[in-house]
Amino acid sequence: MGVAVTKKPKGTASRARILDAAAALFRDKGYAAVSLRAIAAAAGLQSGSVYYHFGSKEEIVTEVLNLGIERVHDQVSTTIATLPVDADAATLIKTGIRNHLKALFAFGAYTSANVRIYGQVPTSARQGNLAVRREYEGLWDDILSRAQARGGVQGGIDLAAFRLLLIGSLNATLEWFDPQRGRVEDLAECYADILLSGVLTHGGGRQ
Amino acid sequence: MGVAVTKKPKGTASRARILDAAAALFRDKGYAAVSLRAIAAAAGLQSGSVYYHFGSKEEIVTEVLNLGIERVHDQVSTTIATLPVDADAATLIKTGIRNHLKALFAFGAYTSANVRIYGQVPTSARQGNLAVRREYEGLWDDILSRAQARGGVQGGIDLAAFRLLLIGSLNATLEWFDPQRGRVEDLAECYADILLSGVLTHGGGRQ
DNA sequence: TATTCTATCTAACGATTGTTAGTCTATTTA
DNA sequence: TAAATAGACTAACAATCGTTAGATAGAATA
Repeated sequence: MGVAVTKKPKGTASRARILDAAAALFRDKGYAAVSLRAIAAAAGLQSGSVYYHFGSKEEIVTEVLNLGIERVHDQVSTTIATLPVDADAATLIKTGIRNHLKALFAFGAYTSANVRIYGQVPTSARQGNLAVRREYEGLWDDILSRAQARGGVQGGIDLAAFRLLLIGSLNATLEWFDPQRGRVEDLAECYADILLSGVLTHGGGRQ
Repeated sequence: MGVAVTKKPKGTASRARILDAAAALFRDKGYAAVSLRAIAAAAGLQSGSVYYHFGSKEEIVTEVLNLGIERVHDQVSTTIATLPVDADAATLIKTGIRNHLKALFAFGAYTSANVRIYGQVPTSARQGNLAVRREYEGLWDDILSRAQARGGVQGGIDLAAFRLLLIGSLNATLEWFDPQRGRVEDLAECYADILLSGVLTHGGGRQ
């Protein structure tokens, strides 16, 4: 048996290929428009073989949805954790924005599949994604309230609304930004500037 | 022939019911998941009758997509036009935000169908929607460059990026905001405040 | 009144859907 | 070596899909 090599059962690779193929197809065509035969073909299998790894189409999409959020969650929470405990509000929020966007485009198929098809998936799949979603929202609520506690965020801001605005605008970049044509870091810098300081001159506008 | 009464051919009402039903179903389930039989049933017809009014499912979705944008365009351009010529940057942008959101929720089925299914619709339907989309983007570019010309917007702001951030975040409200539980005007005020002035204290953060 | 048009219906077409059952082969375990 | 398991295949199922053809009833027109 020699050294402790991690086993790689052959089926594990197929399972991953099925998920990758499903994520990309769901992102491009929506949930219902993608047949199991199309997923199987893209993964290099026959349609029947998919059922060895997953019990149903719903089971596949549920896993795709969860992976899409979990990977962003991990990237954001990991990088936030490396910040010094006394990091200021701008640093906290900027780090969150940069790493949300990084993960969005690094795991593009899963994340944009999630953003695009969540509203059109069978109820059970949506419910299977709820817990993961809420956890990620909670992560951002922590980041934002920590930023506000450090005094860097205006008192009048509705943090829940800001979180929705923030994540909504970041996720919408999936519809137009091409990471091959521009750096994600630059996009993050630009978005963070606008969201943190607004676009008006003379630092005013609020009564 | 008496007074000039606008004719109401019976089929016109059916056509409108088909579009209304299709918009609501597309918004809820996506494009491919909605069958013509479901659209017909929701409109009170048999499936074959739909083909008297539309040549194909693609033709229906193309019209739904276009109506979704045209109605927002009309609302925004009309209200912007009523502003005094020397309106300041904050007023211009705030008016645009408020009326984009108003139209979004007033024509909910069409607008959220557009936001949700645009990426998953057959190529020809997407192309049939391109011109209308570009026109609406142009309207916002006019609003923003007019605001910047009046000196109210920071010079360093990338107006195209700001437009994308803005419209992206506004459209994302369709996924969570319920106009029955809160006033759209309040939502608009909240979003405009954040987008115009940012969330940081001491008007700083930008180098 | 005779004819045409409008708007709908019914019934069916071939294609495709998610899923299942049964079979085969290669690998692992006993 | 014998038995069991993992992983894939083929073939078929009932259901549903978008679409079409033809029939039908009432309204408008001549």
